[in-house]
Amino acid sequence: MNIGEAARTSGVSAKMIRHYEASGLLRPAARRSNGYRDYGEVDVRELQFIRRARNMGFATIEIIDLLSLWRDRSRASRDVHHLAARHLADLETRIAEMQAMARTLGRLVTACHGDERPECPILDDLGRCPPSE
Amino acid sequence: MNIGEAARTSGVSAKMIRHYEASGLLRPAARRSNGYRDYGEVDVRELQFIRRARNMGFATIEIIDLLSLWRDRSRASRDVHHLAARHLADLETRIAEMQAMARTLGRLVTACHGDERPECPILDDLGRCPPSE
DNA sequence: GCTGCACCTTCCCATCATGGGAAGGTCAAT
DNA sequence: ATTGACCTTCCCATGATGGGAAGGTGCAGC
Repeated sequence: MNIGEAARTSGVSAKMIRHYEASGLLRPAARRSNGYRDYGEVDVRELQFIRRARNMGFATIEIIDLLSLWRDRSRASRDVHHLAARHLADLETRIAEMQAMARTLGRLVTACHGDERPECPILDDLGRCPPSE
Repeated sequence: MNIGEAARTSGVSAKMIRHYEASGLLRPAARRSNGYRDYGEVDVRELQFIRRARNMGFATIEIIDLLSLWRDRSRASRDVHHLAARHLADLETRIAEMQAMARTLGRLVTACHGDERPECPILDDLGRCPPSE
């Protein structure tokens, strides 16, 4: 199957498939005599795996490890668990940071009347001299 | 004041100060006879403004607008409010997306026993054939 | 056979915020 | 004069994704 069909079937764009190959995430695809990449069922399943992992926010470098664990039938689930738990903690940290931003911003947005007058708590806050930082 | 001192005072790295200037976020700094950039109090206050806005997750392009509103004493707070509300909505969308990832991943991490056995619900989920997508 | 269209290839560029580092000029203190 | 800390510009890298150019291939219709 051509890269286009593999892309359609797996939900990963052809651009990204080539990119994953170049990044060492996927082994170099088989080539037909005309130089076209040739994919089979197994490849499509790997691509779907990658897509699902990306949907959960795993970075390429983590997916490399996840893929090799997936392929390894004698893996220890501990290794997968460790990888996933680390990523989860990471996600939660970033969520907390963004929530802190959103909380601050939400307070300011509520405080700003948002009419034609120039007074604006949002700008006041941004321009406020930091206390003693 | 040299760029290094402006960086220390404002909390924005010298690299980023130059970058903001090149991006049109800041007007070109004054130069001394030796070619060094020269900053004053006002510049440092703008840098702090930028830093605070970045801490709330505003993108450069939004900060350009925020800065011009900040400088404009006859602005309408409506414009600031609109900008901030849009960014807040954006933040909340991204938080929700990440929370969805974290929820899914959290369930899987809990389900994975994480020992030396190869069975692993995390990999099973990632490798699962999508139902009818 | 030729034309046209859809597909493939590689290569380069752009995003966005940030930093690393090189090559070279300046300044102040010893 | 040397040294070390600073400054300048320029190029490169990150990470995931896409745009687009230039050129080859394959198939369908005429």
